[in-house]
Amino acid sequence: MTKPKKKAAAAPKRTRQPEVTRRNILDAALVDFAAKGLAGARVDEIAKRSGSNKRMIYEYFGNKEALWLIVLEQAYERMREEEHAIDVARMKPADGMRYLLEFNFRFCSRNPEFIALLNTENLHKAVYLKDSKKIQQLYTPLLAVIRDLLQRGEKEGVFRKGVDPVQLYITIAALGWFYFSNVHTLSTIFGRNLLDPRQQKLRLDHSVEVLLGFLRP
Amino acid sequence: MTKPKKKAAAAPKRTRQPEVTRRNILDAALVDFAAKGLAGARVDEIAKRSGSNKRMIYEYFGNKEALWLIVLEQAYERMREEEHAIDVARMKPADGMRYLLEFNFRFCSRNPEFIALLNTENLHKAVYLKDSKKIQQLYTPLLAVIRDLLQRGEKEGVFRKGVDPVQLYITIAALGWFYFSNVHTLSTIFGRNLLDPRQQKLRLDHSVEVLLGFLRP
Amino acid sequence: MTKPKKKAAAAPKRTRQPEVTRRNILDAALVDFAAKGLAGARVDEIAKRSGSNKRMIYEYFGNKEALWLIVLEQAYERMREEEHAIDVARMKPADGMRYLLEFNFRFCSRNPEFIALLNTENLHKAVYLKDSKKIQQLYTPLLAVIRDLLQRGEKEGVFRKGVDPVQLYITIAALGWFYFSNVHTLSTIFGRNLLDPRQQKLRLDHSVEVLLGFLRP
Amino acid sequence: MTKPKKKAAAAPKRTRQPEVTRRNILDAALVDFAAKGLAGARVDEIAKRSGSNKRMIYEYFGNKEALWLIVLEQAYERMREEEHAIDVARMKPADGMRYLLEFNFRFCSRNPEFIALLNTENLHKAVYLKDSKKIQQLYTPLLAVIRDLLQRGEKEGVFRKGVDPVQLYITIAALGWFYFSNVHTLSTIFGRNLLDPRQQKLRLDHSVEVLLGFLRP
DNA sequence: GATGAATGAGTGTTCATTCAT
DNA sequence: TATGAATGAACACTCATTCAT
Repeated sequence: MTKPKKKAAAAPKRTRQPEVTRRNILDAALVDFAAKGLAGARVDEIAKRSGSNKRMIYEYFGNKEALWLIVLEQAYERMREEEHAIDVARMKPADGMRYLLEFNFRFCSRNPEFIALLNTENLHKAVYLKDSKKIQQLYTPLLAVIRDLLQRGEKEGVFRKGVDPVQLYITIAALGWFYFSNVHTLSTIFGRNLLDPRQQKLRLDHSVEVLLGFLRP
Repeated sequence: MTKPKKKAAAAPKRTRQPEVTRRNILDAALVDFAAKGLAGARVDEIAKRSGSNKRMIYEYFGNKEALWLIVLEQAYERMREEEHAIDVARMKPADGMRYLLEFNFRFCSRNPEFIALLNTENLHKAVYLKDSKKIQQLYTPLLAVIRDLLQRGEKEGVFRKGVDPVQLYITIAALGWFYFSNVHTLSTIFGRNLLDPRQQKLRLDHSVEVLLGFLRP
Repeated sequence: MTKPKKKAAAAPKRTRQPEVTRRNILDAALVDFAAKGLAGARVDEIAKRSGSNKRMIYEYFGNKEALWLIVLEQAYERMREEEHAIDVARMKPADGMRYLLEFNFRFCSRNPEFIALLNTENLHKAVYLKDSKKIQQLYTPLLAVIRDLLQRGEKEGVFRKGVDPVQLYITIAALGWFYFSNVHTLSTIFGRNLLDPRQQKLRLDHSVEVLLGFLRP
Repeated sequence: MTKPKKKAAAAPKRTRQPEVTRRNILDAALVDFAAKGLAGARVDEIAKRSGSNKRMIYEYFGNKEALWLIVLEQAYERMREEEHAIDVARMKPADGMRYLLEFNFRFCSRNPEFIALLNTENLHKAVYLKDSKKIQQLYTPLLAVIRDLLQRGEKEGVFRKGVDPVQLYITIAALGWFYFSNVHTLSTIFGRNLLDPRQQKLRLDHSVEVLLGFLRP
């Protein structure tokens, strides 16, 4: 008759799996930060969602803002990983450009948390990102790809000359990003649900036309 | 003459000018909401910044969220007013398009609060804007202008055919918006200050080229 | 064309009838104090209900607590006036007793605000009432009536001897008061609506029986 | 060793005893609710009096109104427990009745908080009590006892017939309750301190006489 | 490593009261 | 006399963070 207190037979929750706990916290934090922003997210809720407890958050990450930075960095890394999967080098220039645009567009569509995260970080003037050491080199490979496509396109006479790769990168990103970043206000204003797949298709087709139409010699 | 106990020399602040007080609160709220978002802004700080006091905020606006909506609506209205200032209808099609793009670009540049506001509202899935009655018709005149420019451009043979006005509006907005919306993260990543006027000039020139390059027949 | 400002043709609300305004405030205050107690009632709501404005409350009564005292005094006075209407002196002793009990019972039934007011004042240990100068003499006439009835009843041999008039007064009051004072908790506990007229009839009949049954020699 | 910045010598209060903390909060709440009512009591003061802090009140009870209900329920339960302490079933009918009356009278005398609580709850029309699940059955045993006493008294020929147990319970309660519930206003009006033990004795004796005098056949 | 109780500084909101017109 | 804008202290409630076990 050893006094059973509560839930004697329940699975002992003390997992003692640091990595799992850490991972769960990060996943939960991504959800809440993306949904509510840095100021709006609650440590309590993140702890509950993670299945762990608040103390662990402070054990592993120090405080809320530090957790924010890690979540942000991981989101960037994940995007970079997906981006690396692309092999544009062997495509024809126009196909490569179209592919980059589509990739960006679809990434925005599938990863609204990423957009929410970055918008919030920009609200804070990127003060957290500036402390990050890993971010800076993230865009280098992508820029190299664009530069290569532009050069080949010029040589083949299918692209106009004198296009700046950085500006073009920003344009490619902008065409998809703005749509998804502002999808709720735009949907409200225009009175249609822009998240509807058909609406997305229209937008993507138009974006491709803009990009390739511009690049014509 | 044992006079008042507290703040003997305090400025006699009781201005008794409802409209001024209201205006001051809205101005202060715009600043704080833009800087910190809805969740991050503090009613206390807004009150202090407005030169009035918290009670007045609740007297005039009801609560923080209602204040947010009014600030948001006013920001939209202000943009629309500025936009209307010039008569695009009489311009040549290409000039008109360039003007719309430039206006949008410069408005984003000069009104970072507007961007912050809309990004935050999108974080909240536009739930506040959906309650607004004035917003929907705000964009109707702008779309009419774009439609008119497109038609005239087609007729004159300087624009391609079959361009959708709504998509084009989104593209015009996107080219400037994304740059300023993400200016802090982009500056961090690319290692240059994109708010620098020369950088802005580069971006604007490129954007105009993209727009007009795309519109060529 | 004398600048009309707002509601030019609206009836000029400025009644300039001090007594009416005062009366309205007191009526409104009675309602709110009885419904919410002293702490729960809101000066704002009283002002609105009175059709006047907050400033007038302070003009006429000084502050919330002073208003409370006046409302309380007026409630007592009103009860006293009703009580004076009774002419028990010529009734037979038993009829007189029954009449007093019924009067008290019905007064409690018809004036729940009075009960609410007194209970709240007792919560405050009657600190406000102690400051009142008019209250003390209120019960003298009633006690005289009871004393007279008791004496006549004894002489006629229909009442027992040695009954203390003050105790009997308290008993008479208690039989009706407790029922109505606790009517909501009692209704909840006993699962029946004690405010129902039939239930009130049962209670009154029982109370009369208790009183007269006790007074039997 | 630059150690803690604040409160170096503060007592290490973190007792970490949930049940004790909970108990302390309830005790403190009883005091303040009874003294000031629901609207008048302050969460801050309850927290301070409890030796704990505000956060714990919300952790354990949710909000002020939920705390109110628990305090109310516990007061009811405590009364019932005391009442059960003596076995009335074996007493002679008259002794049993006298005991019930005396118990109620003394309970009111010793527990003015209970009276204050119930009066406040009645001010709120018992909306909180209605949500309670435990209250209804609290009075069943008491009514059974009264019914039993009445029947035995009738059989033995010492009580009158046809007395309703519920009405009699209300009468028993009323005789003591009204006196203590209105003790402050009555003391003010009659100009004597009714809390004085001698005055209480007079009242109790009279009440017993009323009850038993009425019950005579 | 893990848990959940404990804390104090806030955070949105409301209140009684006063002042300018 | 009457109005309603203005004020600051308070109020119920919440939060990020820390401590005891």
